[in-house]
Amino acid sequence: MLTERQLSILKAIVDDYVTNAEPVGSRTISKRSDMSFSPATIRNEMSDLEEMGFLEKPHSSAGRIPSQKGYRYYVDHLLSPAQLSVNDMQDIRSQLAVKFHESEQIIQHSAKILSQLTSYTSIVLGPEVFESKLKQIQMIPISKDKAVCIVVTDSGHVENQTVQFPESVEAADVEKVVNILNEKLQGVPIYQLQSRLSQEIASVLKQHVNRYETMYSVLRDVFAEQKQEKVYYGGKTNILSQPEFHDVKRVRAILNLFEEDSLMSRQIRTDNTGLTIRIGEENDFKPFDDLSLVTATYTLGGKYIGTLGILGPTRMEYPRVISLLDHFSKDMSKLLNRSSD
Amino acid sequence: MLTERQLSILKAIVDDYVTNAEPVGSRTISKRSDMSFSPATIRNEMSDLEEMGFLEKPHSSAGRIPSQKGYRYYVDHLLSPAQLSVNDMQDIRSQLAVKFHESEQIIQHSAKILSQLTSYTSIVLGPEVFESKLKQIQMIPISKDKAVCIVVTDSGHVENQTVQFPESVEAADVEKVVNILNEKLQGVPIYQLQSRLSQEIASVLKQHVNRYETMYSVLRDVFAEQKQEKVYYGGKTNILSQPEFHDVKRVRAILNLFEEDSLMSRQIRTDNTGLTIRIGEENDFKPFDDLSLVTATYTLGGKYIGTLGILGPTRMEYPRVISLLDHFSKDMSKLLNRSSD
DNA sequence: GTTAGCACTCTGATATACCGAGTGCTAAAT
DNA sequence: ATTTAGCACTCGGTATATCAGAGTGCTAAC
Repeated sequence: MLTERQLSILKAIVDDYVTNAEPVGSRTISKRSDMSFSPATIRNEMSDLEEMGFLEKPHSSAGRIPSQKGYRYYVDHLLSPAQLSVNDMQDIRSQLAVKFHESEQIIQHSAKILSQLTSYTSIVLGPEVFESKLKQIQMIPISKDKAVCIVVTDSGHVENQTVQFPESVEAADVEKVVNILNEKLQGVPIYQLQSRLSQEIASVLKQHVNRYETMYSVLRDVFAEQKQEKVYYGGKTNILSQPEFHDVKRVRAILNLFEEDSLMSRQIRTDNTGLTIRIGEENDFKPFDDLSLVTATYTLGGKYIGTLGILGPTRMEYPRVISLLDHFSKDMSKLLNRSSD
Repeated sequence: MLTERQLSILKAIVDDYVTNAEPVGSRTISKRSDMSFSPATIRNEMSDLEEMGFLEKPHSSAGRIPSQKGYRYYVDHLLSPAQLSVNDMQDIRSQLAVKFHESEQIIQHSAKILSQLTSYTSIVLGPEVFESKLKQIQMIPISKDKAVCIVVTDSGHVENQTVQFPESVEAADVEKVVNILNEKLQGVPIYQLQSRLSQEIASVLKQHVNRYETMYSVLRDVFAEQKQEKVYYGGKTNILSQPEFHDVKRVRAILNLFEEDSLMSRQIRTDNTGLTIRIGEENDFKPFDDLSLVTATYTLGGKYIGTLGILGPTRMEYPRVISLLDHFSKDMSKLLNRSSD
């Protein structure tokens, strides 16, 4: 169990290190106005804190820096109640006040806002197309043997794909197929489309349509494409301004990661709604071993839609990021709800 | 006028510097098998070449490196006829052989291939949506007051946007409007949509449709969105492996540039079709002052569609990049032509 | 329990010497 | 008249030594 004084020292060290990115020494802490002990006393306490695993020394005659455990304790027990500046709140509000034509745009823009506000990198997961339901399918011919197949979901999301038919397929048949699909598949979740196609629709098509196999394989391809989920980034390079990224090789590694959407999305996703903080190795992902990730979820009608994430050094401004994300995710949920009824 | 010997020395220096990224000295050149003069002789020639502006010295006791003018001369007069390896050609062919559902995918993928093949960064401009013509407009209702507006072009490109109607607008009216639009605007180039809307369509709508102003403003918004052109990147971080990018600040600057699609597209675009090489300051763009950009255009039915660009250090493997781009742009044009008839 | 004092440790900056690669010039060789 | 060997000179980069500053840990005094 930590004493009152140890708590305040730990907090002071984290706060100082977060802003200055340099090991903090006993004198520095002792000089703070809210600290009324001599450096020597502080040193003793620091030594104890180190023994307990909350602090570590880069080398024997430097100051201390928080360990992962130190950050974790700080986040769990010491966080000053978040004080979002009026300025920030107005900023968020006005940024979100711009009118958007698509919820996709809102989400995309939110990544930018978050990165600007925090000067870390933000990673935002869009709604899972996957879970939304089919509204309508259309085939629009654009040349003799080609058409654009458009899939619209109930959330207003649109996927499209150019398909090619052998000459032998007749326009009338295509139309018939589309009609059947719309009749049978409306309201079906996107992720079920494929299995439904093969189970129910295949046989129906067989009965009513010429060139059944061709149509079937085209459709299967279209549905196979409908799976990916969107990942948006804001301030990809913000993270480079952190002193821990002065090595170009690290830079490259992390930047390349950012191109791997599916990998990132797996990394960002959380099961529980609400706020999650993962510090360093808690991410369970080597490239993030000295990074922290704070995520919040946003909702529509109380249902999970997507995740907002902030990625920064473990030495992160947790209080600010947390309150920012908390506030922002709520504002965003509100906005989405308003624009969708 | 340069002597035969000076030419071969210049060529040797460029070739050497391109591969080793280090100033090359007289001894190094003299040792080459195709060079039969002593270092001293080479030194004299180098000194002359420097005086003429083709070479420069990083400092008095280093070797020489090519100046911008040196590279330019090399590119214009000394390039060994491009020798694309069979390996590369096969690589290109097999990579392009994957079947794509959309020409957009081909283009996107081509950026990846080019960056892999060159280990520089590739920047590819997609077809100008702008120039293609309207095929069809659709409104698909997804809730009481919302609909997805879908714009399909003759090139198979699809843009979509969620729009919101006041409750008072009736479904029948929306349908009527869509019919009018399709009748009047089919075949109209995208960039003309806005003006045609205000000139011809506005009055027609006024006559036939209730709530004319609302519909009009919604449509205006939709058409206003149809302007951007797509920029694809491959190997954004490849450029970081160049020794000239060991400074994180430069890295950030260039990487941030890559996020500014419209800026980049302006920078990459060329008027003339065919191959263009811009070396360093020839780019007329400060951030590219020590980079070279090689571009080629690809076509459909002989008409300009887009641009393939390779961005690397001025110390670039010009012969390889040039022949690669030349070959690739032709292959790609062929592919597009084949898949679009 | 707290703190002053002091020896000790380690980093980072600065100065110095030195090696190697390369040049430019002169004089000899071809 | 070229070409080349020889040599003094220049400069960057590395290695080494030195030093100041910041910090710790311990002991002894308060």
